[in-house]
Amino acid sequence: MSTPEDRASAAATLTPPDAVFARVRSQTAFEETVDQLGTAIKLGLLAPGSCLPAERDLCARLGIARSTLRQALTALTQSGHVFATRGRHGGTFIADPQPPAHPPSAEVLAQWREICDQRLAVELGVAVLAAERAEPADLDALDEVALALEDTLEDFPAYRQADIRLHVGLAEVTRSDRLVREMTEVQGAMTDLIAYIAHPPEVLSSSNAQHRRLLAAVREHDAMRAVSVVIEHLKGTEHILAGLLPGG
Amino acid sequence: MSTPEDRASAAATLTPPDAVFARVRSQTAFEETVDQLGTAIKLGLLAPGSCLPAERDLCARLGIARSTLRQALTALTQSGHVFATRGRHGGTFIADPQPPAHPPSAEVLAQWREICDQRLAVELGVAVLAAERAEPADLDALDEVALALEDTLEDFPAYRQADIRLHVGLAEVTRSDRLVREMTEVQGAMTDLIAYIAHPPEVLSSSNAQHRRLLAAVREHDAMRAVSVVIEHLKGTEHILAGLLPGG
DNA sequence: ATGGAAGGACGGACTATCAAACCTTTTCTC
DNA sequence: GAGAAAAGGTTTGATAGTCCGTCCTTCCAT
Repeated sequence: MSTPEDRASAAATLTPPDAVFARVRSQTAFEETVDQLGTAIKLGLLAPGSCLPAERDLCARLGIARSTLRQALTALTQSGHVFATRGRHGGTFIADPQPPAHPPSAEVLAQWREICDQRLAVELGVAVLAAERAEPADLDALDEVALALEDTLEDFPAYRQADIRLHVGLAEVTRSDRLVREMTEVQGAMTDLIAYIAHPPEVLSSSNAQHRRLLAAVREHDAMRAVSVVIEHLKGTEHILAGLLPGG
Repeated sequence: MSTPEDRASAAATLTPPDAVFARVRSQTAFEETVDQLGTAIKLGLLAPGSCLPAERDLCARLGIARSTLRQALTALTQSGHVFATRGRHGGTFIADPQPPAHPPSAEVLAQWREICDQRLAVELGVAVLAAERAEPADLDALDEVALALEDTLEDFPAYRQADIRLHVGLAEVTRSDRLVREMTEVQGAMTDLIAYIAHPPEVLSSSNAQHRRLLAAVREHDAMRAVSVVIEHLKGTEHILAGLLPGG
């Protein structure tokens, strides 16, 4: 049996986690802007054909100088995600159709497990808080999305887009901007990972059945049931990735 | 009953979340370094009296220039968190005792609910993944920490420090650097929030009973029980904050 | 035709950061 | 005791990202 002194020293001498000295990541404002807008576009949160706010407004909302914003927009224009028209009633528009996605980079692939881990955390938090806070009205719209998903089982890009709306929409009912932001980031990373994986309609169908069960559990404020559905839902994806990617 | 066309348009016309156009936060490398090291020190992850790596090594690990690192160390020196000695076997040491904490800033207080939300997500993810991946050896050390906590019920700063080690330690058993990092960040924010709140020994004792139940559930790979303990554990803190802070 | 609203382009100033060299202090070793 | 070694402390110049302001160009509505 250990003494109190032993216990105190055992608690004090643990070595500092590597995270303490991990690389300080300093993305430039330009890069962050490209990421933020690019992710929103790739996720379909900004609908193809729709129009961004005017540059002079947008740079104010993003808290950056107009020239910096323009750098980002130039990059997104060159990659084909947006295009700009001049003159009155001009603007910067989301390209329709969107350019084909690039295959996932080696860095992203190497991190696939950490991405899934983070996704699990976000989705669990969202599920519990949504179950606590959701108003019926919030969920009606999401039920519609889940219904719409049933019509897209044969068309993975369309399915994925509605799928994202559902997950991000559930994050929004928590009324927590941070969770919404984290959800969009993590969904962006997931999209890169799963874009090149075959998704037969049966898989999508059962996945969407889980969506319905999740929404039902949230509607009934049953946090624990929501948690178990989320775990089941994500484990499905993870098993597929584990079979295809290194380190699985 | 809605038609497939209705559903498709309903899914497509949801407005973009505010997060899409949210401020691009561009912290400087200097600020991020102060935050990262400062948080680790305040959390006790870097023990008072211990010594940081040499500047020339540390700046390489952090991925920044030495002059930038020195700016951060100068700031931490001025705030009294570290001090430096010159000459061979000199170095930068964690101050002992640490300077008194500042009262939480208005911004942090305004965000207390979002911080709690994010903490819930991280802790849930950690609990589930730890339950999945923990080896008995990982948990023995954490059990020791939980034991040590029993001796600190009368001394909140000491309790809090060991409490942090426990939560961060559990994050480490997931082997997910991202979750460890998020856990330290969120614990740093929580520390600011709760530093000025009275914590009677009975509260700490029951809180630590939850720690033991959590560790037991993790040891038995019982994710759902771990989840319910985590929810219970965090709701306790949240109710206290809700009673004391605006917007509760 | 004119004015307004949008994107497009330019130039100067500022600041954070980097890189490299060099100085000063202390202690260990021979 | 001399010198090497290891640490923090200092200086300097170059570079790049960012901001701000100004002006130009296009195109539509009135």
